[in-house]
Amino acid sequence: MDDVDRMIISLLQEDAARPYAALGAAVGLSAGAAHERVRKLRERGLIRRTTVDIDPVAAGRGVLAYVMIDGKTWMGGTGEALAAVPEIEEAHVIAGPASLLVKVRASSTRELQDVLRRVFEIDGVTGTQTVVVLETFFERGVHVPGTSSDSGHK
Amino acid sequence: MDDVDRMIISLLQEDAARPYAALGAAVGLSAGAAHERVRKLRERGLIRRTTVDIDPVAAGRGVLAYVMIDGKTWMGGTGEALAAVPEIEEAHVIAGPASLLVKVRASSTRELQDVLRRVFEIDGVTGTQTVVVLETFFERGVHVPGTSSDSGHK
DNA sequence: TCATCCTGTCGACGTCGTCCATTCCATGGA
DNA sequence: TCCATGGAATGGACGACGTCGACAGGATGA
Repeated sequence: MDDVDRMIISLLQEDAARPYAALGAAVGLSAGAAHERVRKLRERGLIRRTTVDIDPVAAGRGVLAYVMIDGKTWMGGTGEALAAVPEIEEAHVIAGPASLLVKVRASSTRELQDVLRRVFEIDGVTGTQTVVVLETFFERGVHVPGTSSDSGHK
Repeated sequence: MDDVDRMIISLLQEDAARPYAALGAAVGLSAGAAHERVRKLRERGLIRRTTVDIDPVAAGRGVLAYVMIDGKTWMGGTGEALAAVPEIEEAHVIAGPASLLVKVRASSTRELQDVLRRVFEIDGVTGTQTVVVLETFFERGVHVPGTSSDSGHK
């Protein structure tokens, strides 16, 4: 995991369809060497997969909200129950004012309400607190430490 | 934007490196037709770009937190000031107990503390409230309405 | 000094993306 | 009903690209 690997990841985050020849040229390597680097990054699990970035608004998911969920006892199936709701994009266990935090993307406030109803139907849920997003400044990929403009922290 | 387009998006979200021939076969189309569909989805802005999914833990970003930020006056440059902090992955204006909500990924709690310090240095910030994530159930892409397991809501 | 391993370069083959002409189907007008 | 029009899919041909193998260079350790 050196600087070249970090540059490769950064470049692939921008455009994963880039030809290996161009990718190699950008980091001072041949196409074959770039290919080998990427193969190993996949092997190590650093690169999970290549995917497409979808515009939520164009896809009809213009309403974004974060929902903090209170509950008493979490049974094993809570994660699966949340995953069964397609509008829920992320689900985390948190330390703080609530027990869970989920990210919800809905097509309307009406649908958001419906998602909340489905969340309430999950065993153990006693309450929710919803934070509606008015405007999104940016949403970007994971930043890999060591890539440009880092203050040198470890 | 029909069912075929939705299936294509769903398939590409799983694996964008899939050959057009395979993609077409999966939705009952030829390679050329699949290519044309994808081209138009890009043209319409529905597919923003193809990128790689990075494992945050493997990348040395094992600590995830959401930070709610309080402030009085937001000048135009607030979004840029937040974007300048590479550890901040998302930044939103919210309606609720605070003014802004940002998603932070750090390598350690020590670095998280440093990120909070940098947030405080931004003009107008008067306070923060941090929610640390203990465990992540899942993080997935935008779900496109109409794709499988939808209860038929609009 | 030599052996070994890792990593990169180069080249060749096969696959895949890309483009174009053609055909098919749905739609609307006279 | 017939014809005109536009959108979309098919199939094929060309060229670019991914993929793999053999070989070379450099670093490490005995």
